[in-house]
Amino acid sequence: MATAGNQLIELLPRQDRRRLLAVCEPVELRLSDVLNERDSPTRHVYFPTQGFISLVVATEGSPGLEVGMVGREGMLGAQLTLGVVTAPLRAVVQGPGTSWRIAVVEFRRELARGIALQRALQRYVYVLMMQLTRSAACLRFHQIGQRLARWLLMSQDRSYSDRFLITHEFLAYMLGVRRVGITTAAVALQRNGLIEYHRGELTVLNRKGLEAAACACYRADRQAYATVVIGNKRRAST
Amino acid sequence: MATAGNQLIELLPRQDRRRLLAVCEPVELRLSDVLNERDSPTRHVYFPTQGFISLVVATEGSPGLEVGMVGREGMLGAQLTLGVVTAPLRAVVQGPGTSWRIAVVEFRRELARGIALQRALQRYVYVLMMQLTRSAACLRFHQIGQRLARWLLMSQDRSYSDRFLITHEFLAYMLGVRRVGITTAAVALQRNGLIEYHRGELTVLNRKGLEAAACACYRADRQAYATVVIGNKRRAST
DNA sequence: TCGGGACTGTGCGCTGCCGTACAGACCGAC
DNA sequence: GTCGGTCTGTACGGCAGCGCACAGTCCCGA
Repeated sequence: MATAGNQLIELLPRQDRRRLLAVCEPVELRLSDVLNERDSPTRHVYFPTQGFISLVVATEGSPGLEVGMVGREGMLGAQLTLGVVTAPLRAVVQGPGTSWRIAVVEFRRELARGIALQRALQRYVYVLMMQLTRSAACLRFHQIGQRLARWLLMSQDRSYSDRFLITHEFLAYMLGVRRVGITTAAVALQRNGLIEYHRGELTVLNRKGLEAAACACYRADRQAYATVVIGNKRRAST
Repeated sequence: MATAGNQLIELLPRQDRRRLLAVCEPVELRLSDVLNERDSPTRHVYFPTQGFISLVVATEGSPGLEVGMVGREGMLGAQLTLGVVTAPLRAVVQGPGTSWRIAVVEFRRELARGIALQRALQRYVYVLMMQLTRSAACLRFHQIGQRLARWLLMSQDRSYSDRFLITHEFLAYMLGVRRVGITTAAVALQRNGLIEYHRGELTVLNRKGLEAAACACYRADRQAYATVVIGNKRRAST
């Protein structure tokens, strides 16, 4: 299959794909880069190929809270599909890597031209919505340990690596809890041999185990993507 | 302005509006009707004119949780705009009233024909997404009393009535908390003279006061709708 | 008129998480 | 080496909300 490196792009028919790639430029995603500030107009859309991006709610008066993740399976800037230029969320690079990038003007032109692109992205938007609703329920009903496990799995899927550079402090920000809450949960995961970490470097040791420790939201998200975006009714394969 | 009774429809140019209304049939929304089960294909879309509909996450193993509300300002079935027929959420009539209804086949035809309809609905989908993210944060950081006040205000906006037929039990289900949690919060609101209730009948006495008691999410939601859907940059007027 | 069901109010012990504080461990810079 | 900053672990009191249980109240229907 195509070597675009981004799954959404790879889903396109050859013609459309080639046209889109023609306006793509490769960029490096560096850890902690802010690709989009909340409520400010989007300048570029991104189709990550290796790293991944966190979508964070930034309400004043409250700590942050991650409600979505964009990696190789998705895109940043999907709201353009809905005719909206302003981004509702803060987008921060969470896993360093590489990405395609397209200026908004060109992207809109492509969007207007290619019905296949529209279709694919609209379905992706729908999956994003499902993720958001799931996040809400997860946030309410599941506890830190499960959510942490889920987060690690999601990150691993998107970064193709067992190793992350991440501190407890930051994880706490993502999950909307205290740093200490993360420490406690992480200690438990480590004791069970699922992960290992040391001063900002975390390694996944036992994926199966982590999957068992995570809430069902993890599988549900994958399932949703597989059925809606890929169109695979059977099961959620990578 | 038009007498369609639904704000989204009224936003359409006369031509499109008339065409859409031609395929609409009026229906009665009865309390507790389930208009859509989760993961089952949509048969009709609804444009409420008076009642309102709750969008509820129904994960097995967890109690319910409302993540969105659809009233005169919106529509049920917006996912069709994204080319998806399956609904992700359970839709329950929460405020009895009236609504326009369109069969899916006809709606899709209209959607394909009218660019104005597409535009309007896509913007509405975007607002829904914002609501979802806000719900997530609200759920995490705000407490029951604030959330209850917000819920009441949102309902009032959509039902055009100070009076609801609603039990604590049901409110608990909507907000994802215990019935007792609602009772406690409701007692507090009542003591402050903001509301009054009695055996399944709740009356809003002091709207301003409720607004002060609610979290900022309430205003933020209205603001978002006003700017994105209506296109009013200034303020969130009804 | 009486009984039963629905609705609301209160109490109690528990738990998950919070806020805060502090200490140890590690690492890199000088 | 040593010093300062960063990261992690632990501790402690507090609180919001939970699960459960029960009582009182109101309404409606037999």
